[in-house]
Amino acid sequence: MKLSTRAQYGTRALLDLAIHGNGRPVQIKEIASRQQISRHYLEHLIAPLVGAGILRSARGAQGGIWLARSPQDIKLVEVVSLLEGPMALVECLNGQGSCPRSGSCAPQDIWDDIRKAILGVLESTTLQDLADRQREKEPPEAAMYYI
Amino acid sequence: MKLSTRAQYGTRALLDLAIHGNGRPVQIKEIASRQQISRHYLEHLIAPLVGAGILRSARGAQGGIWLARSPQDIKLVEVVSLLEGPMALVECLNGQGSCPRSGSCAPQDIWDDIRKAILGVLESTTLQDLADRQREKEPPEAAMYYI
DNA sequence: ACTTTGTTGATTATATTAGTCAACATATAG
DNA sequence: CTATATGTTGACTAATATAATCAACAAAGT
Repeated sequence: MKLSTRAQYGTRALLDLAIHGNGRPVQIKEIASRQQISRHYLEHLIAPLVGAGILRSARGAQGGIWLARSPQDIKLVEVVSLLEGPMALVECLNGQGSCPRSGSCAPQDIWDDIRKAILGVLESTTLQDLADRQREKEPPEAAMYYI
Repeated sequence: MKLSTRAQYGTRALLDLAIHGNGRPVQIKEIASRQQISRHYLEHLIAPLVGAGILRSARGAQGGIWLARSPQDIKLVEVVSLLEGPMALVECLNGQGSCPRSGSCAPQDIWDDIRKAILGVLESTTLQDLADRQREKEPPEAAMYYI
């Protein structure tokens, strides 16, 4: 049970913007290079994020992408659901009618409990949280001067 | 992010045994038929469950499989981990060294939080819990006589 | 012996995911 | 107004994982 690279890369790209963006357009190829992601592939992940109003973009020279909202207003649940699809562990939790035993299936309840647990974590984490954590782990070079 | 049919089918097979087993051997083909699972495929899921000491088996006429332990001593985490593999959402949470950014990667922390949340649900659910829930949903035919 | 059952390994089919390529649209710079 | 730099989109291919099947085998009962 793996998370797709779509959700992973998308999250990292947004985190990259939260840290290196400063509200100015950043080129996709710059993010791709910093995060070691294929540029072409990343482009395909950016598109839905722009469509969902998480990112904004501008073409042409000096163009790029930037966060459409403040990092504390971007919950991971939004990003991951968008790029990964609904977090249902089994198909019967999405559309009805996909399984004749739906409606009297105890395992289904458990898979749904797990779905809720996953969403709980993603609901309670914002891009700001992620950026804060990342800065803790990777202190700015400036700190080196104090050693 | 889907659960494999291995974990789904395995769980349903064990639940089937908890409900229809009564400690006597049940043929794999009988479970497969009741649960609408390919018999050959189910056989491959049974093998690791026997190996892990969750099921016991006997070959030959009147043979079959049965629960090696009481349903309240079988946690779902054991079953799902066995059939699905470790619940790490990203490879870097299993083996080290699979990613150069491990060690200073904030997203990794979130994926690990989710892993723990999933395990929490699976740790706290036993096969007995599942059987009880199932009986609630699907009352025994006997109840019909009281209508 | 013969039949019934589980065990095991090889193989195939299918679906999903990941990634690439190429044409296009739009903005800025000069 | 042309050239260049960027994002956008869709078609295509490659790689991988999952699901399922097939077939030979082993062991237990009758």
